[in-house]
Amino acid sequence: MTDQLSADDWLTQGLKVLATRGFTALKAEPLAKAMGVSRGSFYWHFADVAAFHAALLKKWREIAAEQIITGVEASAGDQPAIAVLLRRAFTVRLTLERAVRSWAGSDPAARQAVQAIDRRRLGYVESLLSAEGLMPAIAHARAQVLYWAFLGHALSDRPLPAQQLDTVIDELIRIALHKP
Amino acid sequence: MTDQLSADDWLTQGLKVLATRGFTALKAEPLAKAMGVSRGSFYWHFADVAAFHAALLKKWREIAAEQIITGVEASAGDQPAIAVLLRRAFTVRLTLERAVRSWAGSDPAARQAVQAIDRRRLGYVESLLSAEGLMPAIAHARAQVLYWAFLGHALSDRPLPAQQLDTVIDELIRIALHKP
DNA sequence: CGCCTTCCATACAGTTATGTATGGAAGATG
DNA sequence: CATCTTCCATACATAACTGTATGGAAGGCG
Repeated sequence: MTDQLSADDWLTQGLKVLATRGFTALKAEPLAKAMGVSRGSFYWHFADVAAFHAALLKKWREIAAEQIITGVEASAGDQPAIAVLLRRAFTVRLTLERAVRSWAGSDPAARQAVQAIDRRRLGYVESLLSAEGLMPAIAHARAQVLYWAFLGHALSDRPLPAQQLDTVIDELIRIALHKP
Repeated sequence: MTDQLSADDWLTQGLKVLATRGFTALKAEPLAKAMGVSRGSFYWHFADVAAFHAALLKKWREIAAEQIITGVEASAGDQPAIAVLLRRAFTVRLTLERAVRSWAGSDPAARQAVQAIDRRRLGYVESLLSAEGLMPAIAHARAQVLYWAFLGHALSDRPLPAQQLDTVIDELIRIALHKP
């Protein structure tokens, strides 16, 4: 009974493989070998690899969307929410983020999922900036800059030394809250 | 004679395919079909697919490195060089940039090429900021922010409306040249 | 002209993946 | 206990791609 696999077990393994070996490793046979079962299990839980990919992207969307608010709304202390969000976003591990965006370069479904997440996150950042009293046009442009910077950081292969990263984050917060 | 193909012809086609269909399309058979020849030609010019990939990345590195200075040093007018660079970088087509960075997600050689280009560009941006009289630490952090923003823009699937893009670029230039 | 180098086509063997069909084990259900 | 559903293994047919080996066309050069 406990050695039986569920569809979600396959998806969990899928996310792990996606983060470590990239989307090119999301194939039925290697996954089955890694799970210690045959492809018969895979094709029982999923119609084909495309269906597996779709389910995987759906699961990622839920995770990525949830991560937006987690820990930001909660820790609303003396600091502005945007500062909390920036510190969080730039210090978290982003290997899965990288993998999905790389996937989006050759797969339309992945691209669509990424676009949906982008819209959601960008809107949230903009709302935080507006809450700081910035004019709508400024908030819009600055949210775009901040989110682009986040994406650049997420996709940058070269991890920055912790001390330099702190300096950059401080600069980002200054940029976010700057008022003329 | 003129219908004979050179190794560089294969690489040019390779870059085109890379930009349009992604790195997953960089295989001998489909490329040969697109070129109207057989794989015999491919395997005469290149030892194997890995060698072709390496040559392709080398060619991209030359292009990407060259694009850094082109048109910036030349058009040194009344505007600061960093402003010229930013306007240029954010209005140019970046489909090839996207494809290579997606490739870097699953290929070590591509990752290495990307890292080399990143170091080169980042150093150049930092030098331009230093030339504007910014303190070294500030120039360093701000160059990182600007380059991350560029990467985010380059990898963003959703192209921004021209007017909004202009606003964002102006905001970026303000950020770049801001002095406390 | 005869030869030789360059470039490509064709054929073959091997690998890795997909999807389907069939059957079997093992617990749930009546 | 018999059966039924769930889950997986195995076998088969197919497809796409790799790399190599061999031979052939076409122009340069002696």
